[in-house]
Amino acid sequence: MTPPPPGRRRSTVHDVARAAGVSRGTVSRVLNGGYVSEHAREAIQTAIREVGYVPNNAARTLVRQRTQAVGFIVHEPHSLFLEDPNIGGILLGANTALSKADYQMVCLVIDTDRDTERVARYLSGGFVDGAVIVSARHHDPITDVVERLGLPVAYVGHPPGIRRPWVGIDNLGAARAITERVRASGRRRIGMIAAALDRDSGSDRLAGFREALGEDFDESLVEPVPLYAFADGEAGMRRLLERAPDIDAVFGASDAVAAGAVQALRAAGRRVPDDVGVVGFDDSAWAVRTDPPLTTIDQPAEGLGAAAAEAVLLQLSGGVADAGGILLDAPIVWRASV
Amino acid sequence: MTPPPPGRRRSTVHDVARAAGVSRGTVSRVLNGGYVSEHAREAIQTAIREVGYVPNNAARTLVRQRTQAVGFIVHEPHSLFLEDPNIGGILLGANTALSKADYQMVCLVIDTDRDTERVARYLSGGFVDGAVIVSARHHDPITDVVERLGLPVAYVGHPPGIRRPWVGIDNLGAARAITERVRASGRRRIGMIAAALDRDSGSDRLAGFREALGEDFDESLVEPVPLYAFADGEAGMRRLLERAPDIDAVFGASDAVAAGAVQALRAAGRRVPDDVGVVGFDDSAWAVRTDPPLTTIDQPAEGLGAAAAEAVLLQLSGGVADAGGILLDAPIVWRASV
DNA sequence: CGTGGTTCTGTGAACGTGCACACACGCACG
DNA sequence: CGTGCGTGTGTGCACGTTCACAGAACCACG
Repeated sequence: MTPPPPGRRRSTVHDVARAAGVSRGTVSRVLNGGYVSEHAREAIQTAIREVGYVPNNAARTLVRQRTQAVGFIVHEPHSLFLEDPNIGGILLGANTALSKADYQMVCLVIDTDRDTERVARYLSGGFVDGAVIVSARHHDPITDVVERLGLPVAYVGHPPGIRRPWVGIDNLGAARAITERVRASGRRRIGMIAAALDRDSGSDRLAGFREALGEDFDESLVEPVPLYAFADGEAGMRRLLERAPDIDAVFGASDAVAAGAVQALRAAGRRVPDDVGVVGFDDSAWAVRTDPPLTTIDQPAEGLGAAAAEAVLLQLSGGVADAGGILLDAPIVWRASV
Repeated sequence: MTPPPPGRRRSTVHDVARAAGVSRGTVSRVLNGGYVSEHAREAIQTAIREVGYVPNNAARTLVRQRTQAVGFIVHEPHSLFLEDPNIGGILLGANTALSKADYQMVCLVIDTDRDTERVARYLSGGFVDGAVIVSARHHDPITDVVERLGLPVAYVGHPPGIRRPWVGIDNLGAARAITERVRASGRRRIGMIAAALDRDSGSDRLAGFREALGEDFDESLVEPVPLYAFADGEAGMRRLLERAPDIDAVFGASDAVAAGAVQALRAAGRRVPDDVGVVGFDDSAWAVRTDPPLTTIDQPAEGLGAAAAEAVLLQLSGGVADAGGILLDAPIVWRASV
């Protein structure tokens, strides 16, 4: 095993061919399949090791018109990227699925407008064969480019107005289910801190809550807050307590929100779950950090990533992915907070 | 602005040249600089917009031998990737720095051995011009490939036995500083839950703790645990309490560890900070979630990522990066837990 | 009017691969 | 003995770009 070619030059298929005493074509055939004698194959394989040959992907991409890489695009401000525990899971799930199919995942993070433009250029530059897109916006350069190029793609979450494959969880159904469980535990004055109502995930969770309560739904027990964040939950809970001191349960739109609510409740001298029951949504690390740990919905982040990746792979292998949603199961995780 | 070329074919310099009535060479010159008349330049620029031309990166890479992309390699098991709040920050910091220099960051996650091999192939395949490597191991395929190719690289954290640029924080100094502050607050029986002693970060934090205490250092108040995790902190604190019930302060090697310690202390009926003071390390989300919030060390994650990226960029622009470490400042964040 | 310089443009040759094609060989068949 | 087939191999071209080179046009100067 000699060290790499003297002149720092990476060895090519020519070098291998010369070392093995055959032509480039034959070398190419042992790499990509085709008729080749046992004798030649062995000679070439040792030659490859000898000269330390690794195919040049740029050249291969150029002629094949495929990169064997799939983009993973996160369109979130940096702060949210760090706070949202799901994004990491989605990323890992996608990575695992792609890696199994021998595709390379290329993760692109969009924070500023400048990033948006650069990533759009990257996509149209033919660096990737497809993309998994998290938190897409409608009518932004990314989705526009993707549509225009007809790039095989799958969204995590449902970007409104886009007819392409997407995966998500049944936010409405899960919210309804957990609210019903809270109700079944005997609670009567059940409130909700509803976050991010401008996204479908947020409004669906509220809709599920409303459905579960039916005629008992009381608008005044819903406190809308802008983000799925701890601070929002804390502030929301404070306002809710002021308005409805007799509340005996609250559904936080996320675990972070619910954790904030627990904090506010404790500050107000209420015991959880004795005085007020609390449930969250996500089954993130927040859920087990609060005291008591939260009953919540398991958001199958890795599963979402894997499903999205597989939808892209399907298109890549010539299949036609359903231009609709795939909903993953999101079961209740029963803990001590209600 | 006509829609993309009829036959789904991406338009090339040839198309632009034909549309503008010039030759490929002139088109290339307006893109890459060189003599070109005002008249031709304008014609070409409108032609580019007209046919929706975007350079093919594979072809450009092939001839230029540079990809304008830098790898970001995380060599951690999936679980840790999700738990460690620093990795996200490092990623974002690197992304920002690279994006400023018009480089594309390509994030590669290594979980299984299979990933290792694929990423090694990816690196040697010439997909990236350089790499930022987080949590490198000594003598694994990644570092071997990097060394062999002479790929411009910077490590976050100091991989033992590797003489290449790296960035990190002064774990020893920061641990010493925070221990001294605890001591100055009047505590006498100060323990430490020391995690990950097989890494330099872990052993340096312990060394700083020992230095700060000097002659008062008491081996029996050090409880070693394997990981920087919540569960380790909790278990470690329980053992420490059993062995030294009179302990009045504890230094957790990470915020997660310290949060676990707080939990164990509360379960044992001790008040924080009244009975026992607790400090952590990292200033991660854990620090503000515990009750009371933790006094800790601010680990400048984004700064680390940015510094590593800049070290790579320096090498890429022909500069010689110092084959030693850059230590970033890690100040104490004073909160209520001690 | 020849010479030398500057500005501008077109052409040919790479870059390293994969693929289509042509061809050589041995063998069996009619 | 020609034909066809399956197997194994070499060669030319294309992929889309950049770069070096050659040359054209223009101007100024001796």
